[in-house]
Amino acid sequence: MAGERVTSNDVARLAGVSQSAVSRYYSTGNLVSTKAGEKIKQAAEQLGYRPNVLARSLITGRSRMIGLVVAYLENYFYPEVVERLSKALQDQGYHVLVFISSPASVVENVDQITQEILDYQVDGIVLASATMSSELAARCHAHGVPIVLFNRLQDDPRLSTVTSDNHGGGRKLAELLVSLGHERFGYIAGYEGASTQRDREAGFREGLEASGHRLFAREVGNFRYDEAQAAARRMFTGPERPDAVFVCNDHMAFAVMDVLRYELGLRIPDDVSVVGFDDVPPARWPAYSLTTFRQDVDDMVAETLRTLMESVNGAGGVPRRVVLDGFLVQRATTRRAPTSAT
Amino acid sequence: MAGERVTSNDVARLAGVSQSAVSRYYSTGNLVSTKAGEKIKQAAEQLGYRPNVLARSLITGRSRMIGLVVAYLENYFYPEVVERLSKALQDQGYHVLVFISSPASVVENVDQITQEILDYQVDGIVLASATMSSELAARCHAHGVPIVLFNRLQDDPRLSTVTSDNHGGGRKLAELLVSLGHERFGYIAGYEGASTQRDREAGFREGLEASGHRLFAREVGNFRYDEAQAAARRMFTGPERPDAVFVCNDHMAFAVMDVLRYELGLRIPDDVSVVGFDDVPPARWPAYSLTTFRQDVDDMVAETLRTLMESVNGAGGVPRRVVLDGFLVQRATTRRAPTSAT
DNA sequence: CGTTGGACTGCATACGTATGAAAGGCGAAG
DNA sequence: CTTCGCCTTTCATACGTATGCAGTCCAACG
Repeated sequence: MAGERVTSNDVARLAGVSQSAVSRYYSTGNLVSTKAGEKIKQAAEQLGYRPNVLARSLITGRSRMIGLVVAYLENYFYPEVVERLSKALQDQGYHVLVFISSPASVVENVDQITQEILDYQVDGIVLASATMSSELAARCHAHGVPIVLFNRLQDDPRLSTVTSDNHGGGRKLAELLVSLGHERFGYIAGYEGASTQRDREAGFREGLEASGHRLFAREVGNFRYDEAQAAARRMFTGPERPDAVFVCNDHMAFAVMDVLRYELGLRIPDDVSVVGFDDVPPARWPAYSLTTFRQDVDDMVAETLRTLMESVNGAGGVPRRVVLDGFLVQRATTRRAPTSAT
Repeated sequence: MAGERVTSNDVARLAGVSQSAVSRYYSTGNLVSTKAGEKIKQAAEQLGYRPNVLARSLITGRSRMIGLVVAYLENYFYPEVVERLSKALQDQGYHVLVFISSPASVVENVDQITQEILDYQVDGIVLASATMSSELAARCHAHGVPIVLFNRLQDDPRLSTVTSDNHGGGRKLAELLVSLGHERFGYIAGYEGASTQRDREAGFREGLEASGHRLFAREVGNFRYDEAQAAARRMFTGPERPDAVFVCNDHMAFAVMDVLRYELGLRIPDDVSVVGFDDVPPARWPAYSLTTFRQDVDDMVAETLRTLMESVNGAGGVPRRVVLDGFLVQRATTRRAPTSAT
C-alpha cells in the first residue's frame, strides 16, 4: 500500500554518515559535529525523514504515551479534563491514548481496558471517573507504570489520587443553605459506588448536622441526566417537598432544575434553592446560573501532570494523594444572603 | 522504575518451547499444537505476559492506533464524537491517540500536530473540526496513512470526508422559518474559515431567496459562546431587530438565547424564533428546547470508521466523500406551524 | 516396511532506533 | 616528532516480536 518508509539508514546513506550519527543527531543533538549535523538535516528534509517513535520506545522503554481511561463524556466536566490534560501533556512531548470504559465504574471493565493500555507500553495511566481492582493496581505497579486516579479516591496505597475537597465542599454547601434559612434539605445522589458521591454526601450531612438539621429527602440520580430528572420528580411530588436541594453534580442539577421549572412550575430560588458541584461551563450560562462548588480543572490537571512526571522521570514510586481546595460560587439558584455571608 | 519486562522469550523458556511458538500462539493462534498452546498459556499466565504492541507494530507496520485531531471540546458536539469514535474503534481493536489543536483551525498548527501523529506510525488520522494543508495531505498519502476529515469539507482529492448535509440543513431551516411567517431573518455565523459555516449559510440564504426573502442581519460568533453573546447583543439592540435567527450551531444558539431572554427580555418564540444546528444533548433540555437540525453522530462515526477500515485493510486508496442526511427537529424555540407542516 | 504428506517446531533474520565500546582524527603540549 | 587527550564517528548489538524457511515428527498409505 505505497508508503515507502524512510529510515535513519536512508538519511545516513544520503548524508554520507553512519546510522548512529543520524540517531544521535535526533536524540541528543550535540554529540555530532556541526558539519555532519548540517548534512543530516539537509538529507532528512530532502527525504522527509522523521524518527519512528515506536522503534525508539522499544529500545528506550519510554513510549511517551499516557493512557487515559474515562467513563463518559456526557458530564461536561470530563471534556474539559480531556482537553486540558491532552494539551498539557502535548506541551511536555507526551500524548494521550484514550480509552472509554462503557458502563461507568464497572471495575471489571476498567481492568480489562487497563490491560489493553498496558499492551501499548504507556508511561503512565490516568483513570478519570473510574476505579480499578487492587490486583491490577499491583500489576501496574510491578510493571513500573504509575497510575493517577483523577477525581476518585481509593484506599490502595499504590495509587496516586488527585481530587478536590469533596467532603469540605459538601459541607460548605450545607452551611450556605442553612445560612439562607432553609429547613427541609433534599439530596440527589450520584452513582453510589463513586467516592465523590460518598464524600460530598457525607460532607453535606455533616454540615447539616453541625447546625442541628438533617436530610429531609434523598434520591439517586446515578450521575445521569434522565435518572436525575426521575429522581427530582419523585422528590418533589410528595405532599411536602424540600425547600433546598443539593444535587451531587452540576450535570444532574441541570436536569433537576429543568424538572422543577418546566414540569412542576416551581420557581428557583423562590420556591426551592438548588446547588450543584463542579462548576462546569453551563453552570455559568444565564439559563441556569447555578450556585455550585468549583473544582478547578486546571489545578487538578496540573497536579495530575506533576504526579505523573514525578513518577515517570524521577526516582518516584511514592504515590501522592492530592486534595485541592475548591470554593463556593454563588449565583442565582440560591437566595441572596439575608445578612452578610459567612 | 522497577518493571522487569516479561517477554515472549521468558514465556518460551518457561513453557519449554521456542519464542516463535509463543509469537504464533498470540498472532495466528492456530499454527501451534494444542499441547504446546496449553503450556504457553500456562506459562504466560504465570508470568503475567502480554504481547508488546509496539514491538509488534514495528514489524507488521500496523500500530492499531488512529490519530484524532480535535480543536475544541467546548462545543458539546465533539465530546460525543470522541466518545463514540473511541468506543467504536476499541471494538475493532484500534485505539485513539488524541491531539488537541489549540487555536481552532489554524492550518499551520494542525500541520505540525499531524506530523507528530505520523511519528507514532498511526494507521489513520481523523481530523475533526480542522483542515490541513495540501502539502501535508500529500505527505500522509505518500506514507500510506489515510485521512478522514470529520465535519469539514476540503477540495483536496486525497482526503476522505464525512459530513452531514450542511447546505441542505441550512436550506430546510430557512424553509421552516419562512413557512412560519417570519419576515426579518438574522444569521449568526461561525468561524468563517470552516466549511460547515460556509455551507450552512449558503443553504440558508438559498432557502430564503427561493421564496423571495433575504438576510436582514448578520453577525459573526466564531463558534464561541462569548462571541456569540456579543453578536446577539449587536444584532438585537438596533432600532429594528430580526424576528427569527439561525445560529450556525447549537452551542452558539444557547448563548444567543441566553442574551435574548435574560439580557434583552425577549420571549422565544413569541418575539423571536431561534434555530440552531447539530442537536447536541442540551438542545433537548427543557431550558432550551431548541429547534435545530440534527447531525447524527452515530451515523457520522460509523461512516468514518468504514472509511478508515476500508483504507487500512482493503486495497483502498480511493478517498470517499460521504454526505449524510440529517433532519429537522422542531422543538419550542419556533412557533408551531399555523397550517400542516411542510 | 518404506514412503509421502501434513502438522508443528525451531532457527535465523528483520523491523527502526539507541547506545556502549572501540577506533579514528586532530590539535596542543612536551 | 611524539604523546596525550578530546571530539567525532563507526561498529556492533540490543529492544520484543513476526515470519520465511528448513527441519522434525508422526500417522497414514501403498
